Formats: sequence, structure tokens, C-alpha cells
Amino acid sequence: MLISHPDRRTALKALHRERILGAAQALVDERGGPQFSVDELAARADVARRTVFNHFASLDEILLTLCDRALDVLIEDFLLEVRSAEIGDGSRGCVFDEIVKTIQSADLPLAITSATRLLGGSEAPDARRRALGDAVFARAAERLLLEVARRYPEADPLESELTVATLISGVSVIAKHWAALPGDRLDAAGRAEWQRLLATLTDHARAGYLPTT
Amino acid sequence: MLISHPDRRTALKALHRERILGAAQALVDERGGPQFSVDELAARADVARRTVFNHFASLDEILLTLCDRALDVLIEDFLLEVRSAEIGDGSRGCVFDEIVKTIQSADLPLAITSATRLLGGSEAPDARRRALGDAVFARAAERLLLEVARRYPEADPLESELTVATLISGVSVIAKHWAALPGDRLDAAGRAEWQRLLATLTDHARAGYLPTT
DNA sequence: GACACTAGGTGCATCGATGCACCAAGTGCA
DNA sequence: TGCACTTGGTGCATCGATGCACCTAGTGTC
Repeated sequence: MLISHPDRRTALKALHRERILGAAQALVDERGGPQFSVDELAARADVARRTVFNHFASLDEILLTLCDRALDVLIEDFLLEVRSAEIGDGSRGCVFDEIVKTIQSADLPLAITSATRLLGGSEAPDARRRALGDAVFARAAERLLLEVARRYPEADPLESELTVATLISGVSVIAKHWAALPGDRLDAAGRAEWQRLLATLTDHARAGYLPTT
Repeated sequence: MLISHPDRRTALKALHRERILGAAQALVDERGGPQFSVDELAARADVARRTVFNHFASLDEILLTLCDRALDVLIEDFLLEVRSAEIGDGSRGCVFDEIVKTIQSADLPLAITSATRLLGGSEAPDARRRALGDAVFARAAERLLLEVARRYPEADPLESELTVATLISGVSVIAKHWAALPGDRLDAAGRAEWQRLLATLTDHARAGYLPTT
């Protein structure tokens, strides 16, 4: 039935939006990627074609919303991890270590696999996929940054932002490499490779923080 | 899904109407009569209260529509019976006999029981129930008259109408008596009583057609 | 290159559902 | 009796879905 809303209009509007998103997710799941037309989506969602564009500016926006959805669960877990950690002294190294620890504990392989499929895997145009993928990571970075700022109000905002951006963009890079591995990357071997790539990233970034001796 | 219609708007409108009718029927079935409010009906149909009145002028109209529904199947069987009979000579007596035969073959006890429940049985105000019940019979008469006119184009329209009206109003009268019988009238005894009342009606009416000797 | 077709997307008018306020009638209670 | 409340119903404005026409870009074919 209808979600709790002040009135039926609002509820129906939300329901229609939800149906569009649900239909898109179902079609992606069935086809292994965004291989469907607006007409198919509208029919599956049981709305008029024009209605799809009443809710979303483009098909890409729908896919991005779905990526956000997939990411939401992960980021919530992520932030729970961050929030349950002891608050450090807010130094640059401490913030760095904290973010690294939570990145390591997050099931990023699963999230990347899911997002890759949503965005078309190896079948979509590279430029489009890259742009969408970048948007996904940008959103993750924003959220993480908000949390860091909340936890370390005395930390230099610019330094925090640079730290977060460095790590998230690094994650974006290794995600691309990891996603290019052949076969089922969600098995033990694939996950081990992910950890190896992640260690490379963190070592590389951490080396940038150590005082030169 | 949606019924076949020229466009979604038309289809959605029809769907909403159907949902209202379906909800009303369900509520009548659950409560043994029309004991429900507009608010309950709208909620059950998952439409706004105002929408109920966009489709129907009143609650009575909804109930009448449902009676029509119940009657439709019966009347279709009825008319099939009429249509499969040999066409007579169109004389007054022949038309009369034909209508009587089809009335006898129709499962009117079941239809009357169903309509009685829809209209509230012994619980609704008598005036209201009577008016609605009369409307039901009026509609049945109209339809039967159209069929008679089709089969006997040379028959006097006024005579046909009088014959049909006489019989249908007679059915209305005996239905009232039959419905007032205590207990389960759909058993063998109840149906036998119906046939007895029907015989009384037809004998009575037929006596009016025989030449005086 | 020209043309036809397809698909994503846009503008705008129309429609039916909805929200809201109100009315009249009926009911129950002090 | 008077008042408050409930219920069926009505008028009217608003909203979001829909229909339709159109645009642009891309693709395929001759």
C-alpha cells in the first residue's frame, strides 16, 4: 500500500517514483546492465513514458539514483564503523588512519560489482560509464567528509577535504583496476586482490604523510 | 494490469471505477449488507473519498451497479434462452408463453437472494430497499423488452410492453413474498415455493389472456 | 549524401484524482 | 431543545499523470 505521507497526492507521487526505480533495477538485474529503453522502463513501471521524465531528468539520473541506493547501505555501515571508533586527536595522520580503517572494513568489492553492473559493465560507452562512476565516488566522498568534519570539528577543513578526496579518488582508481580483472572477483582470490590494491593505495598515500627522515 | 483501452488515462479511470465497485462488493460480502461508510469504501478501494463521487452520484448508485452486475449474468443466460427458442407467430399468447418459459428456467431465487443482500436484506430502510429493488426489476424489464421487440418486430409494441411489464412486475411481487420466507430459501423447499409462487403469477396473468367462453 | 527510423528528451495542454471547505440531514447527549 | 458530531454529498481549485507533438542525435540503407 501507500507509504506514510501527509496526503495521497504526495504518497502517490512517491509511489510512482519508486515504481520507476524498481523497474529500472529489475531490468538491470535481468539484463546484466542498463540495456533497456525508456519505453520498456515505463511499461514495466506501469507509468506513462512522459512520467519517467517528470521524476528524473534522464536515464542516467535513474541509474545514479540506483547507485546511490546501493551505496547507501554501504555508506551507512561505513559511517557506523566511523562513528563507533574512538575519536582521535584530529591530527592529519589520525584522520587518515581512521578513514583507511573504515575503507578496509567496508565491503567495497560487492559495492563496486553492483555499481559496475548498474552502469553497464564492459558494454557501456567508456566516457559515460566513467562519468557516472566518478559521480558515484564524488557522492561517497561528500558524505564521508561530512562525517569527518562532524567528528573532528577542530581539524583543518581543507586538510580533511584533501585527505578524503585523496583516498576516495584512490579508491576510484583501484576500483577500475579491480573491476577489470577477469572472472568472478567476489571469490577469495578476487577479494585478496582487492586488499592488495588497497594496501598499495594506502601505502602510497601514507608515504605522503610521513616526515622525511 | 490495465484493461485494453485507447490510452492510459481511460484505462486508469476505468480501473479506479472498478476498484470502487470491487471494494463495495467485498464490503457487502463481509458484512452481509451495505453496512459501510464512504470513507471505508474509499480506503478499501485505495482512492480518495472525493473520487468515489467522481464516478458515482451516490452510494445507492454503486449498489445498483452491483445489482446490475449480478443481474447481467442472469439476464445474459435469460436472453440466451430466449434467443435459442423457436420464433413463434408473434401473437400475444405466444409472446407470453415464451417469456414465462424463460422466467421459469432462470435461477431467480439465487439472483433475488444476492440482490437482497446487496440492498441490505431486512436491515435497510424499507423505502430505500423498495426503490432500489424496483429499479432492478425495471432494468430487467427494459432489457427483456428489447429482446422481445427484436424477435417479434411485427408484434404490437404496446402489447409487448404490457406483457413484459405485467410479468416482470408480477415477478417483483412474488420475489418480495419469497424473500420474506424464513430460513435458507435456496434449499429444495425454498425453490419449490418459488415455483409455486411463479405458477400462481403465470396462471393469474394467463387467465387474463384467454378468451371468455 | 539523402532519407527513414529510432530513441532520449522537452514543451505544453488536458484530464482525472485529490484536497479542502462547506452544506444538509441525521443522531446522540445533556 | 440545543449543541456537537458524523455522514453522505457538492463545488471548486490544485496537482501530477498523461497525451501529443516536436526536437536532436545517432544509425542504417540506398
